[in-house]
Amino acid sequence: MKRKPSTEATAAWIRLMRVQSRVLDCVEQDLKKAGFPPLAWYDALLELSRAPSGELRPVELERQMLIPQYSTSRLIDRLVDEGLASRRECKIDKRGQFVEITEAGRELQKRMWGAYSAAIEKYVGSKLSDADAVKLSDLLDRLGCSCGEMKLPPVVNVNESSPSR
Amino acid sequence: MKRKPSTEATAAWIRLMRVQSRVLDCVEQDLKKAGFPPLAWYDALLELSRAPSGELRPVELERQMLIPQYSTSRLIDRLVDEGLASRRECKIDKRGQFVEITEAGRELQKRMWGAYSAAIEKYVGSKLSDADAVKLSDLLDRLGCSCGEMKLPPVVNVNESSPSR
DNA sequence: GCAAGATTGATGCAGGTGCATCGAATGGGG
DNA sequence: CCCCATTCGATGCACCTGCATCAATCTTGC
Repeated sequence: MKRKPSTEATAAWIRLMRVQSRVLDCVEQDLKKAGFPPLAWYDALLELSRAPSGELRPVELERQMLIPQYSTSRLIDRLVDEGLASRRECKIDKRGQFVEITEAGRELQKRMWGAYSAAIEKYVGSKLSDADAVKLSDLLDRLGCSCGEMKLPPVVNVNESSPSR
Repeated sequence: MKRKPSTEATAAWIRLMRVQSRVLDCVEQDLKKAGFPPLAWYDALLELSRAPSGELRPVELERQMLIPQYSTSRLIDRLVDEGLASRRECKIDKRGQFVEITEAGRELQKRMWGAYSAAIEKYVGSKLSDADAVKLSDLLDRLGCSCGEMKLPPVVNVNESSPSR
């Protein structure tokens, strides 16, 4: 074992790391300059707004966003502090709770999508033909599905929004 | 302005974010489980070991690694604390200094490459043919070069090592 | 019905990161 | 020669993250 990776694979690895971090940086900077909170907030608000009645168990949110439990817990704290969501107790399981998005939360999510989608277009869309974007997605999918465990969702509804991380 | 990105571009963006973070996580975990420090340390040690006499100005390291100045400063602190590098004053510019890799540093870099290259093979190399790896690199390059400013190095010597971020 | 174990969510602590700013030293223009 | 803008590197502060662990509750097997 311990076979060496080919130079091609290594080059792809380097690209993946560098390009992702640069593109993400650019997008986050654009959002920040427009006065918006970090992307993680957007993702959470989006998941909540998509949920049946605008509410989710923290544990669901955690699974959607692929972030650790404590991270979810504190993210919710911040959303609640800012009045973007509220906690509600769960009657059927007293350990748990529900997190519900507020009107302010829904509104922020929509406003962020304006800046966010513009950034995606600026840093990704405008650099790649649609056909190339598909090729890129396919190649990336081959890496992603199975490194951890489960596979990525097929490709979300992308009309008024889109998750990032 | 504010043209919307195509669904293809958006899907590629999502993949890029999710796959990168998952693959990086896997690699970092493997390194950690093998008892090694984070990848950033490897990158710094590699840059130092490649430098003409095993030493660089912090500002050079910063440019190579594309990380902020304060981050470089503190990374060097940690390397020095662990005896992997040492600071040396710069006679010709008394503001500056040189950072020199130690024997222990060179040795750690080599040992890390064993685990690191195995992880690259496991999470990237084994998932992609060389031809696909090249395609992926090309597509990523189109995103990366120009989002920030300068372009990536053509593709480093990959015999005994390779930078990551 | 109950004890053992699993699940949900919060939190103390150590450490890492971004931001702003600082002091020292350099270099360029008048 | 001197002043001022610039560069180099460090650091205080706030915040964020990962890790370990906790208390509360639920579930399972007996």
